[in-house]
Amino acid sequence: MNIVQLIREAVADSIKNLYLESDNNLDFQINQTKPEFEGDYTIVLFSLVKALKKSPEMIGQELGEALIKKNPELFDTFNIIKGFLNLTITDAYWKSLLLKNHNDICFGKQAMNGEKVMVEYSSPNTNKPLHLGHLRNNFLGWSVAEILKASGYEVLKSCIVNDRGIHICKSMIAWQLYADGATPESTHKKGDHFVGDYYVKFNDVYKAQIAELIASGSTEADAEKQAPIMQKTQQMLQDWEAGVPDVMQLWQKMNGWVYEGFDVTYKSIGSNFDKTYYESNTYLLGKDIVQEGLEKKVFYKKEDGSVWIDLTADGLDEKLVLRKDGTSVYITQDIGLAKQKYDEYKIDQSIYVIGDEQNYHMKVLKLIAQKLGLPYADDIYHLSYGMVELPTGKMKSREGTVVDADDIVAEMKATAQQHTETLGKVKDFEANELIDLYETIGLGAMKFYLLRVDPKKKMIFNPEESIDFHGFTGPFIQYTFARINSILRKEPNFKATPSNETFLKLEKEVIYNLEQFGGIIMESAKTLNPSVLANYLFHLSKSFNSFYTEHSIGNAESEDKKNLRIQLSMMTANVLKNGMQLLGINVPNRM
RNA sequence: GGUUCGGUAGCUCAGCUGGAUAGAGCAUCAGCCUUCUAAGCUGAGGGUCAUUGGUUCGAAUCCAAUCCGAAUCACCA
Repeated sequence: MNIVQLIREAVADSIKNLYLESDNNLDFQINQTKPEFEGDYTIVLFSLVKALKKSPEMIGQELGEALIKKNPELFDTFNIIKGFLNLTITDAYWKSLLLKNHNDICFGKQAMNGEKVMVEYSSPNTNKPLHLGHLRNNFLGWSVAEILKASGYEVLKSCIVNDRGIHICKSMIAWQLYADGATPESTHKKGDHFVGDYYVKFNDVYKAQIAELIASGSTEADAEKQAPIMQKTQQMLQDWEAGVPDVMQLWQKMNGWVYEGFDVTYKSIGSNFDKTYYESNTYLLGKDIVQEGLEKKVFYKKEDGSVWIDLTADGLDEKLVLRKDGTSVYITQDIGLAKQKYDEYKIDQSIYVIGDEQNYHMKVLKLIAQKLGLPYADDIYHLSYGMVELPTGKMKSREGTVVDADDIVAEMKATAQQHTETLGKVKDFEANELIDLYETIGLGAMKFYLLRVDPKKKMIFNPEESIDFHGFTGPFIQYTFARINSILRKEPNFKATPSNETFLKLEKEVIYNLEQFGGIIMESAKTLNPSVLANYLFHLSKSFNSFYTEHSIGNAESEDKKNLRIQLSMMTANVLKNGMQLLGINVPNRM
């Protein structure tokens, strides 16, 4: 149990003993005491004033005395300022917390709770390489999965690959028309980039053909339909669905190239999945559910044979769920896949990490599932995140303003190398150690940068100002860890003993922050928000760094002081390392 | 037009289940390396929390209206 919970129970208990006979709990707030006042935690008394019909000062006095009398091991002193009861926690409490947990690598993690969650993220298209937006998605998905694990869930990471459809045929057609047999090998290109180039090529040609048609008198809408390259693409999609061997072969070949490229990218960012779904296998799913919906009269059929659901009563529109030719649409497939996930893994919750542009779609998905009375309907959760934008606006693949994932990762590593070399602290590193280090720092900076802001907000990425390595950044936290490590290396035989020292202000701040780790994990898990954790780790690092500069650890004033400070250092190192791990970020032993 | 989300320091963001004088980082300025790693530490300046009204002991936080921005409202996925 964390300290806020302890305080809450103690206060509730004392209120009951002092003022109430019945069991009705009064609501009160516990805050961290502001630095300008004396104390650790603060009970806000105003909410009690009305119910107890006493002045805040009197409640504070009585409550404070009762708390100390009843819980002398927890509360040391108290003071009352206006309506605030500031409580100081005993050094004994902090010291025993520290002694017990300083070397516990599981500190802050929860026991398994028996629930199973699937987190779906990444969801790439196989017609172009991953970009910065995918990175935010990947890092978020990964981190949320890890955070959920740490708070007691069994987690499955899954990925749905959009490997079929008109957009895939576009790059296939362009390759067929313009590649002249070129391959990733023959051009020395990474497969996903190679295929992506033909997707761009398609759009260039398509645009030119539209312009030509418009110039010769077509309307824009007609031109878009009649452009020869688009017609070929439509034909190819039909051939694909019919299973024409040539087309299937080409499709497999080009997708193979893309997967090779993706593998490299995923490996380089440290991402993987427990289960990968392919849309080419799932796009027919959901049709039986449509039938079921018709029988339950949740759906209805129009004269032309298309099937719809009316969501106007819920403030949405009428949505198509099956085309008149009997083929399924996006939403139908998604309902089918949701069912498959549930049937296959018996999951208690299904989290979809998808951009906020799909808020409407996901709302419809959940609503349809609910109306159909599907058992997992309420457990569908859309973790919606904002787009990554450039200072100039949205990234557009057609305008070449996309920040490529491989490029940015490479750039971050290079920047890490450059910074490190400038500082000149790694002269004794082996070559392969250096490569690891640059990767750890570069990726750490990148991941932290994308995870430190609230996922649901859109964020602006300025490629001109490269990602920082100072201040509120991944490397700052990594550096703090490396410094601690450098101290601990000198104390290989350290064995903690109970301390008789009292905490100095900066020492107290560190243990105070450390205590919160478990609560922070729980909050990040509850809100599916890694930025809570990122902010916490930064805050903890700052507090440790202040302590570190002010007080010597290795040459402490006494052996007992040293014992206490090494415990503080060890526990900080553990929390930083485990916390960063939950963000998908490694920490180096030296940097 | 409907729906949803957002607007806090020059910039990027915390804080939003109402609580004490609104916080970080970057940038700017001034200090700190002969002692555990200066990717660090200490300090200064910088705010009409979009606007207006309401709720209350108390509002950046809740409510309403307005202004600005974004997403979405496809027989695309």
